[in-house]
Amino acid sequence: MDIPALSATALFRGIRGEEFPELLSCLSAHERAFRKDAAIWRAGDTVTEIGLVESGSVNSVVHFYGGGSSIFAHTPAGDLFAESFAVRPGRELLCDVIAAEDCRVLFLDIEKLFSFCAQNCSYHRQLLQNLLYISAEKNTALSLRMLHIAPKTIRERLLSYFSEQAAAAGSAEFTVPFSRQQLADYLGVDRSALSNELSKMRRDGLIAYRKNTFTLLRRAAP
Amino acid sequence: MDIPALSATALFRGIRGEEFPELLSCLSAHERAFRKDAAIWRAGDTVTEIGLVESGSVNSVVHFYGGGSSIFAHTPAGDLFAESFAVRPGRELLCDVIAAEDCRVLFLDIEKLFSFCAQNCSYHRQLLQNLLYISAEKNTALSLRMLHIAPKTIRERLLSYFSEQAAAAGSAEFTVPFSRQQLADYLGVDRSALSNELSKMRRDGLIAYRKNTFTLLRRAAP
DNA sequence: GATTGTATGTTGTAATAACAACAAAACGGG
DNA sequence: CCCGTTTTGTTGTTATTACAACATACAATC
Repeated sequence: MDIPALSATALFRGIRGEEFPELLSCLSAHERAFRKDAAIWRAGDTVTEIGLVESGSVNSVVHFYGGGSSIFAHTPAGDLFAESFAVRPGRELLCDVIAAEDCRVLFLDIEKLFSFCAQNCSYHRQLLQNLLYISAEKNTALSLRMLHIAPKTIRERLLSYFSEQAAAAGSAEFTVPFSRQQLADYLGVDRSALSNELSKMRRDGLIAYRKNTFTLLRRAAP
Repeated sequence: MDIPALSATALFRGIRGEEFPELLSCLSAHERAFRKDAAIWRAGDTVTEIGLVESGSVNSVVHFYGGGSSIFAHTPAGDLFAESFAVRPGRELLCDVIAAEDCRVLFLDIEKLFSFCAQNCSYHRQLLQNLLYISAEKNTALSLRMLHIAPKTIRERLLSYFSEQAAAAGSAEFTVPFSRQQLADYLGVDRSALSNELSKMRRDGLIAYRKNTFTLLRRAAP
């Protein structure tokens, strides 16, 4: 296992290099490799371990009632998955977890974190704190997305998203980290309808854009 | 402060009664009463405290880009609000927090929880663990809602929600904790369109219902 | 620079939901 | 029990989106 790489992750922030061997064994850490499209877990599984993506990346794929499916979340290297479920014993996973590409995953038994620690209080607490931080971050990200999806028209959703991005960038000009398809998925709309609406908004003088760089032209909506 | 009532909350689960005085002072706990519709916090505020609703209840109200607003979350007595923001210093609140009725709120400085503890390791850790648990729960609730909102037709959203409720109840018959208006808000659709669609689904033999008790009649969709 | 593949933009049509306005039912005091 | 109030259901119209099919731009590879 690559200790320096692990040190750089949000989960292990503040953990000293020499603490890793004991810590990893304490959490029953074990590593496994997956080929692209291999199932790491299935919806309905109950898990007590969290997954840390060491290399490659992982998709959480949700299956709809009707039979369709879509990518609910993408977990890049360094990030965690399934932590919300592992934290609460017995809770079933909502999504399949699938290797988006060839990848290596480190599994950590989260229940060990909850059991009483003899002398290792220091890093146990640090890990709990990091996990809480990560969970809170995912929470606000989800809330933010809900926020942008709340309006009913594509235009309003885009304006909601754009105004947040502009605020985050501290400028009316900003670059979004999505392709058109990804942006459409994020906002829960059809891709071609999104492209269409972007054109209309440009024609109406609301925005300007070139590729993924957008500029909000008017702040106040009537 | 009502120690027995506090003991019953998810945040203080596992904390012994005699630990409260020290713990509360350690977290700079202070109580405040609010009249209905009073603002507890405003969107954009940066907070380092979490709020625990002791009596009454609290709404998180989000304002849209266009000027509209809606109730993003309702926090009943015993539950927390703003914990995702307090955990991450400097992060701005997304919502106004408004007293839904006359209420009493206990504020706790969460940063104190993160600073090093001399001898009180036991309940510090317990609180961290409880917070993590609560955060994970909110996370899955948000994910679940996203899931139900992902389909594009009202019928599919309802079926997604209903099948989850049926699974949770372990029966095709279940009672939903929402009024029609609340259900419409939860699923992000118009209330009258929702009522209409429910009627159609009944006519089509998909469901039966009386008031808030529904029965799923057919499992497999073609 | 030609060629293949992918991402994005455009257009028209059909399906669907929002909206508004109203009817009916359920509820809660007095 | 009656009355006012709130919730729920109904209907018709309008606006918006999804969808499909295609055109164009862009990127990568040879």
